[in-house]
Amino acid sequence: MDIHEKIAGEITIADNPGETIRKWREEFQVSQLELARYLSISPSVISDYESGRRKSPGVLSIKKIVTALVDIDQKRGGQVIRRYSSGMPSDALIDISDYNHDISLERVIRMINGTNYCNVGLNRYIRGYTIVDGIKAILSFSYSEYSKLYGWSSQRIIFFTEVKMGRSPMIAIRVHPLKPAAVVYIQPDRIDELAIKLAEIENIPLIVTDLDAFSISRIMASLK
Amino acid sequence: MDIHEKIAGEITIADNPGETIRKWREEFQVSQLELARYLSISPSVISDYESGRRKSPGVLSIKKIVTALVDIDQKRGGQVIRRYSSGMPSDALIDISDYNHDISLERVIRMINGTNYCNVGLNRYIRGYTIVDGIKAILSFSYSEYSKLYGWSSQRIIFFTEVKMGRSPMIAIRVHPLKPAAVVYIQPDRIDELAIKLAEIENIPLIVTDLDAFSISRIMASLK
DNA sequence: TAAATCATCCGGCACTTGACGAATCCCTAA
DNA sequence: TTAGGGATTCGTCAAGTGCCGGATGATTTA
Repeated sequence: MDIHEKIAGEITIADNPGETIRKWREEFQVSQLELARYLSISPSVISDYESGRRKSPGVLSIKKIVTALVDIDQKRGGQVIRRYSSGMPSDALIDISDYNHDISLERVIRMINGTNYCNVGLNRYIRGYTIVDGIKAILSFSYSEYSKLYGWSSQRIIFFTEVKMGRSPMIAIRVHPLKPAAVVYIQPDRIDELAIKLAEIENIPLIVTDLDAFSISRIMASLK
Repeated sequence: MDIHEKIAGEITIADNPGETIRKWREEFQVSQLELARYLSISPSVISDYESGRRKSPGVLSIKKIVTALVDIDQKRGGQVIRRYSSGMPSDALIDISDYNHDISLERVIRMINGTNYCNVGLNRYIRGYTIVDGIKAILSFSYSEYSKLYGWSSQRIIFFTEVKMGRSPMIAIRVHPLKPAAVVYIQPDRIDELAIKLAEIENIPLIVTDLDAFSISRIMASLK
């Protein structure tokens, strides 16, 4: 969801649009003066809006104001915006690629020397893979960025590194609308019961491997 | 996120608000005539809006139209709405309610005898609360059901019971698009570093209380 | 103490919205 | 083929937006 639309929606539906404009202006820490200057209009106009002198401002006015607030924030470094949609750092994403044909999951498991930990059938096919640093991902991805883990097909296998108990990655998957065809933990410390339970609920094989991320990246790429 | 705000936001920010109004009216399968009758205005008015004769309709007009569309849908059984906000509660959901006024977070924290665990400002307001069993929720909720946690306002405080390290609930929040105004752990075993870090990234106060879920339910209800 | 900054209030004016109703057109079901 | 639902276009006009500039006041900063 775009931040502009979110703010505009709140203003439009509010019982008192003016007060809501003010709320957001203050949230962005922009003075009436600064906002007015940015829009090349008189500060009194802003005050009139916020005080409610205009009961039903037009959508163009709202759009201008919202856009200006977001723009100003961005020029300052995007302090406020980032809370709603953070930038995409990609050192969390180690490798991602798609195949243009199906690959048997069982074959992949054999190649990476994996062990299945839960009671879910392995007779399925994948069309892509993602290798991701579990901790960095959870720390740096915003909601929408999780979708990027899925590339072109959600019919894929996701590898997680830096796994402690193995709960976090499965919870992320549980809560997210897109589900992978299989999950692999790369050299985890241990496997928690809840992780296995979640995998079974989602009907996703939970696999563990002793190989390192780099080797796996090479193996998976070789399957193209 | 309220569906009214979502639609209104889209209309307000769109390059062509009229077309966007039309898109939603058609999405709701309401004819111009029906909409006009519901609002006791002439159908030509709707057409004028949609055709773009009015380039910057006022927020009141938008609000009326959006509200009418949602109302009409609801009277028909809420076919369309349900696609955006669906889900069944279960025994995981202990209590949920909304206020029709802002309540200071600091006041709530005082009343539940809470301690803030992370470096995030407490100067904010809430409009509702949710008390949920952390383990049961993660085991029984499907993706869309997580939205149910947010009731009518995402500007709310969420209480989790059955917390071990406190990582899982924060991860669920991190991965989900809707974010609460504050999170409270009810009698957690302990608080993991990662949980605090995540709370700080999301700019969500992470609070701990020693009271039990039942007492909290009573206290929060008393604030109405 | 003077000078900015920040915000409010208000009279005024050009222009637009918000709404009407009548005319017109395209379908489709009786 | 005729009626009616659905949609569009347009002339019209009261009411309201959008914006100005100037006056006023409260705080902060020089």
